[in-house]
Amino acid sequence: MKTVDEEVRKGPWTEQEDILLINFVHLFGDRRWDSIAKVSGLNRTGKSCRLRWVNYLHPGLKRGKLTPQEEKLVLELHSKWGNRWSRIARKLPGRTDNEIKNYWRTHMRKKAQEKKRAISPSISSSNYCSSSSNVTVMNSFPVQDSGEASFYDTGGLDKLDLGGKNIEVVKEGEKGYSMDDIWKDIDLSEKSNITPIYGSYSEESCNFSYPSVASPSWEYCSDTLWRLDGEESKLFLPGDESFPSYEDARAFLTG
DNA sequence: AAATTAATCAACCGCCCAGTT
DNA sequence: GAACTGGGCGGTTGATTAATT
Repeated sequence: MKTVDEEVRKGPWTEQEDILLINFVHLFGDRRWDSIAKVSGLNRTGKSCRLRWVNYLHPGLKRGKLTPQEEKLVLELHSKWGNRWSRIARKLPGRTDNEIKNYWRTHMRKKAQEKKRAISPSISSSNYCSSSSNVTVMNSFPVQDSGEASFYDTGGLDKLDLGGKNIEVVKEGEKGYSMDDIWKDIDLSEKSNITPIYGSYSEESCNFSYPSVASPSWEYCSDTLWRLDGEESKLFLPGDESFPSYEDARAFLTG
């Protein structure tokens, strides 16, 4: 009887795991993550697989810094929706909620810090603003959800620069700002600076459709052939005698 | 060149919701 | 209709890299 720790891997994904996941997602689609995790032999949770796919492996993802237009759009949409990152991400094709969240956190914290320096040091963050001026989350904002599409679009898997290292948990000192602090600091200033950019932005531009099974990332990895060590798991590829047939795997997934 | 600090980003956790049984 | 399950989301952490001292 294995323990949970032995069964489920955590931490950075290895290149082998990535390729394995890509293969099985292309086989079965990006649903049923728990089943994919099981049938693939990855000792990962379904959640972990989904996250890896959505945030890193999906062929439609862009890489690199946000463009000024994207930054503007993030500001605009955040002012409308607050921390609805996934929602905001749907309006930025190729960007993930995680990416936008990270961007916001990094840049807004920087802004907040600069602002604090600019303001008299006698004003502390604790009395800078009251709890009533909290995050501008407005779920009731009227938005045409019907037009929202996934960021998924066609494209290539540009690279797989992967770490694949074990992690050691090391406790560290305090980071500084909490998210609340950041929101409080930026709330007033940002609202006044936002300029609508919908003049140059159209819903159509985000009308992407999820690509079907075949995609560049499949071609990217389909010519690789390797196995993980020992009994743990192995890469299944079409043509390999141990590659599970579509019917077999489908039967597994659908029960 | 080494040490320290800041910035970036991948990944996990816990909660919630929708679909299924 | 209640219980269960899987998937999605937002918040947070921690490792790595870059910049600065």
